[in-house]
Amino acid sequence: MLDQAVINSYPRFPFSKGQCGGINSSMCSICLCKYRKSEMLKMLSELAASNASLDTALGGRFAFTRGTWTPEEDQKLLAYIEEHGHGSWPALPAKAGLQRCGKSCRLRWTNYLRPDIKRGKFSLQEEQSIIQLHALLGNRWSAIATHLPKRTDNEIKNYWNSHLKKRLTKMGIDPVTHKPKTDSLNPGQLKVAATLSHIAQWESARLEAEARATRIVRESTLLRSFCSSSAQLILNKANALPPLPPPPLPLQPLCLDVLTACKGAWLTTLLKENGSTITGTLEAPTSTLNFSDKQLLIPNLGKSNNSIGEVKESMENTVLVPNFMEGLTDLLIENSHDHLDHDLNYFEENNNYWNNILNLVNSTSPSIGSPVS
DNA sequence: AACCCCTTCAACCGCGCCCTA
DNA sequence: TTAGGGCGCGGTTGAAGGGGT
Repeated sequence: MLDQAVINSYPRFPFSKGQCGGINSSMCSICLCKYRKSEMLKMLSELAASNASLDTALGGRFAFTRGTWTPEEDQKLLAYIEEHGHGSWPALPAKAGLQRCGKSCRLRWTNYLRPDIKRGKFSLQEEQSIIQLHALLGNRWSAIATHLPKRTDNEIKNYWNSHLKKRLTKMGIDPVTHKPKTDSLNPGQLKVAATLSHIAQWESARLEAEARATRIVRESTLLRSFCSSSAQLILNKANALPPLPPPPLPLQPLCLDVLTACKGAWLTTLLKENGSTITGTLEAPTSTLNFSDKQLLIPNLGKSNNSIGEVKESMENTVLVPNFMEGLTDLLIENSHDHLDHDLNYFEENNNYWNNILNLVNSTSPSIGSPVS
C-alpha cells in the first residue's frame, strides 16, 4: 500500500483529502470521475511498485492545470466547442489539447466563455429582479438565473453575496427572510405568515419546474449551432415535458392578490406619507385589501362562497401581513425618505417595480389569470 | 514605497440527481 | 436492482486589486 504521507503530500492526488488512504471513496476530487475500487487499488499498487511520482505512474493522467485560465486556454476551448460542440466534458480536454479537467472546462464555458453571456454591471431592473426572485426562491441561483437573460447563476450568486445582501442588511432587512429584522409576530400574524409561506412554497416549486424547462430549451438553442443532432435530442426532451400543474386553489389567485395588494400598499403609503397630490395618470391601488401605516391590513370580509373569500375569512379581522414583500416595500419607503422624497422619477421607477413583480408572476403563470375579482 | 485590510469574483469543492448498462 | 458516468447546483476559497495608513 502506498505510504499515507506520500499521498497526503501530493496536492493533485485524485482522491478526496483524508479519504484516499483507506480507499473508502470512489470519487476523484479533481475531475469527479468515478472509479471502481478495484481499479483504484490497481493504480495504487502500480504506483507503489514503480516508485515513481503519481503523475508519472498514472501516465500524467491527473496532471491538470488549475487556477486562472489563460487567454490561450480560453481560445483553445472556444475553438474546440465552436467546431465540435462540447460533447462529453471529461473527454473534451484531451481532444482540445487542454491540460484541464473536464469539470474545469465546463465551468469555464458555462460561466465565462458562452456566447450568450452578458458581462458587466447589473442594471437597476436586474437588481430588483434578483431581490424579488430571491424572496421567492431563496438561494436557488440557477432558477433565478433563468429569469435574468444572459446572466449566469454564478454571477448572480456573487453579486448577491457581495452587494445586494449587504445592502439589505444595512437597511435593516434580513436578506434571508426579506423581512425587517425586529419582527415579533402574534398568533394571528403567524397564521397569515404560514398561509403566505405556503404560497411562496408553491410559487417556488412552480418557478423551479419552469426554470428546468427553460434551461433545457436554452441549452438546446445554444447547442443547435454547434451540434444539430444533440440539440434535436434535447428539444425532444423539452417538448416531452408535461405541462406545469396548476397551483392549488385557493392559493392561485390569492398569490396575485397579495402581490397586487403590496403594490397598492406602496402606492397608498407613498401618497399618504408624502402628502402628495399625485392623481390622474398614476395608477391607483387595485387590491381589495386595505393598507395603513406600513401595515397590510386584511379586513373581515364575512361569509363568502368563493374559495378566496374563505381564505381571507380565515385570516380574521385585521392583521399585519409579514410577507416577503413587506421588506421590499419598506426598503422602497426608506429609500423615498432617504434619497428621493417627492421625486416623480422615484415614483415611476418603483411603480414599474411593482408592475414588474405582477408581470413576472403573470407572464410565468399562464394558468393564473387575474387578481381576485 | 510598503504594508495591511477589505472587497470582488473566478474557480474550485462536495454533494446529489438523473440516466444508462 | 445496482453501480458507474455525467453533470448541475449551492457553498466556499483564494488570488487579485483597490483603498487607507
